[in-house]
Amino acid sequence: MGTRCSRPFRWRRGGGWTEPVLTRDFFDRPVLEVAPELIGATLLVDGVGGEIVEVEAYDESDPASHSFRGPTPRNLAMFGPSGHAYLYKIYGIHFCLNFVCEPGSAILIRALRPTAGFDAMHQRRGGVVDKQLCSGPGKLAEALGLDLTQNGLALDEAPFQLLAATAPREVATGLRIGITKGVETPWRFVERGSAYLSKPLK
DNA sequence: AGAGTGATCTGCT
DNA sequence: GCAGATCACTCTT
Repeated sequence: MGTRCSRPFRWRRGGGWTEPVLTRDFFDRPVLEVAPELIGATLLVDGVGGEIVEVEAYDESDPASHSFRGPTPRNLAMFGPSGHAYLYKIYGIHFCLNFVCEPGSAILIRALRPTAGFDAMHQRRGGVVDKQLCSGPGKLAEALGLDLTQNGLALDEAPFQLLAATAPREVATGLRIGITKGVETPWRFVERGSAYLSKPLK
């Protein structure tokens, strides 16, 4: 195991501030530690994306989690190495992006504040305002051009780029969205006051 | 509040 | 092997 990065941080290199990449070790921890630290991080896919403002945590002890009943063909990436992507198709139409943490656990990326690649995002999403480009897991996947092609790929390699937050964000927690089991478990993490959330906090 | 959408999983034969 | 329910969603009414 390498050095563990427990907090977003910045370092000085080459005369300017550089945002460090979140390494695989960053994700090799309990989801509840990792999830709040992702708020404010920048997610890019082929240079397109923005700042993470909303995530949800899922783990093996959690009846709402795909991993609750053990590995299946669909959820196999959740039991693979940490720091990799788990993508799945939902309702026959949409795709959802997760970051794998400890085995059987992952973090659903639910919303971004778009910062890069607006042309590509608008083209893929078709005539919505900026605030609605990535305000939901399915929307975000569509805007970034994600599908099952990226399932199982490492997050510290192309096409992904993951940059730690340059400054701390105020993180609020609440109930997860759209589930019917584990509904009372407050494992939704959002940037407080963000205008880019999928839904208001509850 | 309801429709659309089709893969996936469960629990039976 | 098959039928039926479910689904970490989105868009429109």
